[in-house]
Amino acid sequence: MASVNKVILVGNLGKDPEVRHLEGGVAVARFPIATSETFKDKNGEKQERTEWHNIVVWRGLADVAEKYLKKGQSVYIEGKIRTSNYQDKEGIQRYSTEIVADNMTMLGGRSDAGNGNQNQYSGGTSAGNNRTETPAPAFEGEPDDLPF
Amino acid sequence: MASVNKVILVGNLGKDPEVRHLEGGVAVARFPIATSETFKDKNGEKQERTEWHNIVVWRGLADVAEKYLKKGQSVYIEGKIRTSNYQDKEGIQRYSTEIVADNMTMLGGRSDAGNGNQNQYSGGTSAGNNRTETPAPAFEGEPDDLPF
Amino acid sequence: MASVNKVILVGNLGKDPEVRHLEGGVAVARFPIATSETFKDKNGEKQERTEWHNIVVWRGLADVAEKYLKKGQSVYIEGKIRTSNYQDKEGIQRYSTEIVADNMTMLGGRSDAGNGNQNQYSGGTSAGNNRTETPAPAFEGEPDDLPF
Amino acid sequence: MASVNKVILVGNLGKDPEVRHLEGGVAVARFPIATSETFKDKNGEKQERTEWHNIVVWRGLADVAEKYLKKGQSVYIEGKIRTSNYQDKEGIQRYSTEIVADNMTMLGGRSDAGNGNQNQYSGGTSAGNNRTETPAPAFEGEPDDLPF
DNA sequence: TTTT
DNA sequence: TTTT
Repeated sequence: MASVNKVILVGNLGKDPEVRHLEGGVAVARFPIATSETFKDKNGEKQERTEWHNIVVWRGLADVAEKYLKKGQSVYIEGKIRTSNYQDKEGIQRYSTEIVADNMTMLGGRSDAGNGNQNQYSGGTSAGNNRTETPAPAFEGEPDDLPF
Repeated sequence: MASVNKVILVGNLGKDPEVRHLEGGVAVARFPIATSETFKDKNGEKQERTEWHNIVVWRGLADVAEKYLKKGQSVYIEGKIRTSNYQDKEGIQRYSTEIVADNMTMLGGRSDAGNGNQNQYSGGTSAGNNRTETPAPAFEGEPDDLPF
Repeated sequence: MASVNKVILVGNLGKDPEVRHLEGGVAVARFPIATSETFKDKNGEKQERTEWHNIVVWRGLADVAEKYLKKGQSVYIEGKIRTSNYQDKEGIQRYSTEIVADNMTMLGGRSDAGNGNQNQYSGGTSAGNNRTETPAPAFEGEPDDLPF
Repeated sequence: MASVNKVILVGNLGKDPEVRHLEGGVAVARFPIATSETFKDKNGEKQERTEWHNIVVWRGLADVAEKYLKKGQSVYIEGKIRTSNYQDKEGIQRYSTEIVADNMTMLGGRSDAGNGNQNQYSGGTSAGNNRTETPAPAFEGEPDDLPF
């Protein structure tokens, strides 16, 4: 089938990451980031539109998000689009679109509350090798078990 | 600002494009494309997950989509994520995420029903609109004059 | 740090891959791919420019390249830019720019001499295999069931 | 031909942009940006490798570069790879690889010497011309003639 | 809910 | 030649 599902975002966190630790110790972090664009409307007036993206990161990246990412900060995100459907409390079928990130780079923030870190993290594991881009350990877990 | 909202997809059309012409003659085409990935579940069995993306293209790209894209074909898409909310017929608040494409390249298809075209198109053109991405008309200027 | 070096290419192989096996058994494959663009020159005539990219893939991806990629085929490449300098035989300092790929998807080819494979492979290591990103088999599934 | 040539970089300017104005008033700016990656060598020691990219921007983007970009600043760049060949003063055939950018976003800098601007610019638009994509001289040459 |  |  030959397919590619790739998202690249640079935006600001709307909130601090929320982190959960699943059974087995696997960490998941979630946070929203905003991207904005400006355009001129038909009256020639400048308008801004903000788009909110729900980011999900797993494992090592979730740890990094928990430690280093804060509301307001700017971040580079690379990942893929994932839409899930679920029933809400009223039993209504709903769709939720998220970006599952596998690469993340802090770009600094508004005031940078005590954080000068600007480092890149890649999803995955590995020790004792000199790869930069990295592997990606086993995906276990029923999609339906996942918290989205 | 400093933000980036970029999506790159390679996938297959799930349906022929649906094209509408707005007042003023502006064309909009919509079509779904599928991307797939396979992974091993916890029993080590191969699983496949297909993701559906709703693509929207405007103006010239909509014309191209109408003329050349067919269900089953493979296409490269570059664009941005856009989530809209609206009320459905029951008055329930819903969200819809689309990819607004500004660049599109046909990659061939399943059987390629009569279509050998494999060309790239870039969004663009036209006046009186609020596009950010831009046109790409004639090239002028002598390459040999260029400073490199 | 905070840096990103990302290349995305879709193009055709100019030659079959050349594969080498280093001491230790690590495989490296190299092959050129062409991307083209057309533009109108100042006389309004259509011109084409082809760009050649030197692709390098390591380990598992090199094996895949060796087995499945052939001159003329179309391929999706994701990687990074890497420029090396070296002295040529005359002792002249030279620069060579390559794309070190960490993700690769076959998109089919000109005539596809005996090859129907269209699968995605991700860089990363090893055996026992712990991939997340993966291949992508046949497209089936009823678009009409989809929520759009 | 169905091809894509896309580069995405986030890096720091190694120098202030150099701007030239061609006959006809077209502006071109050039500047190098650095991307870095760290990895562990075989002794487990942290190593850093820096890659230098020569960025070229035209017209409106060149004006933006001239006004706002300074040595040390961080910038997001989107563009394409372009390799040119030329003879140096000794008549030696040489190759030069550049990134022709069509999208640029300032991400701030080390100390941000008087610059709080963080805005995104897209190639194109405006009066006189509206090209985004840039020049592309003739391609000639057999793949087999190429230096790889 | 961010940022400019 | 940048940055951490």
